[in-house]
Amino acid sequence: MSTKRPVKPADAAAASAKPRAAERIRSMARELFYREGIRAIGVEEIVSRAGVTKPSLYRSYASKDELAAEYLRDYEAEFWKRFEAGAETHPGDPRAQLLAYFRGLAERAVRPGYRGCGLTNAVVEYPGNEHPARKVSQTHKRKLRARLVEMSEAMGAKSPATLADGLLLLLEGTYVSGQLFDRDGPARSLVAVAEQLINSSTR
Amino acid sequence: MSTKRPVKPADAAAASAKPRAAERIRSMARELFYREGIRAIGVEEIVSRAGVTKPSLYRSYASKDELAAEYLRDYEAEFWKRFEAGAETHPGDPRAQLLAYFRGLAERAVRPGYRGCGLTNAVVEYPGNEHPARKVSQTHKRKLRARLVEMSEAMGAKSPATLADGLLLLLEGTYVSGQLFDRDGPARSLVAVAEQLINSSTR
DNA sequence: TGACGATGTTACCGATCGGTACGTATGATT
DNA sequence: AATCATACGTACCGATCGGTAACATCGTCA
Repeated sequence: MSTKRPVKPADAAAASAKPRAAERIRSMARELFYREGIRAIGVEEIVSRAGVTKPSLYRSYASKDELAAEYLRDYEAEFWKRFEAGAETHPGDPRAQLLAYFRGLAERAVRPGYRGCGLTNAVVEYPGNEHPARKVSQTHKRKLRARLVEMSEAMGAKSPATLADGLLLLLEGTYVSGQLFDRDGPARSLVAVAEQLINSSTR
Repeated sequence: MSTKRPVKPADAAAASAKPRAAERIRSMARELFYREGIRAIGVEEIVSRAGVTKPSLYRSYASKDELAAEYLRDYEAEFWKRFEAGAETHPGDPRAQLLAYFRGLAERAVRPGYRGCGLTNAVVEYPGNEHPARKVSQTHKRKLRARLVEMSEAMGAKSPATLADGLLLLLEGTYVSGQLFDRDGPARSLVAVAEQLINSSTR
């Protein structure tokens, strides 16, 4: 089975691991879709800036919509990595874990050019329920909500569902407010408000 | 001076007040831009569904972007009407005024097909700082934030700026969450969380 | 070496985008 | 009746949209 594949993957450990066209497209789509929005970016711009051409895109992705969905799957993976990063630095302390993410988010959200959450933005861009990107986003947000309920329970909330909802509203509000205000936006108060909410929700 | 103008405006009090092409375009643009998004709607669809043609649009509006900005100005006017509606039913009680709006919003936000705030959505659709619609939105949000600080002061908040930021984050979070979740979304907890936040912020 | 599958290219498709040149109907004024 | 500005429609523009057919090139294995 080791000889079944070409040699390239074998020496991927070497420094010669060249990026495939599909991967270049994928990473360029990720960057452009996030920064400019999915509707704003044409496939031609993606492939040209990736140094390839359109057929290379359509060999690996069924359509632009599917590429957008793929971008969101990548985005989601990165989100969870960031979100769960606090679990290592604050083991067994869900409150500290959550606030660690909130702190990082508040910092990013007041920086100029902040673009919020790619998954949330995609849903705003595509109101209809048909788009594949929408399903990725909605599934993710349900997962996030469930995770917040877990953490609220672990924090000893009187009403975990309500606290989780409140935290989620603050999160989404921060994502979008970061795009509405240049600096000194309401995101600067995120951590203080979240702490206040958690404190008055836990016994 | 009564003979200076044509007779039509004079009998506007009568039932024959016909809508101008510009007004039909304006109202159709408002509906379509809000429900489907600005980028998703072409000018052809607007004018055809308004029963007019494109030149009629460009006679009254310099460009699609300007029409979008006009739509947002209309949207903002309606927003303030809704937002300040509580001032009449609860005079001198900023807390009740605010919560009245929150209650109405929470109700709308969990209804299927909810599309959030048109002003917020426009900023997500146009990340670049060049679009005229963006300026309308950003100006409005700054005004809203200032109004929330006023009301927070009137409620006797220990830190009016922080409370206002928290309330704004909850608002924006509700606008966008309403699009992310079908029903039973986090917006259902909006009023409870807002009350909790206000209670723990006022002396 | 010869065949093959994967990957790349050039050149093109119909549809739709935002926007406009130009002719026409209307309706009040002189 | 002649006039003239306003308001509207027909028909079209070049550009760009997402997507594809057909051909060239490469590395791999029989």
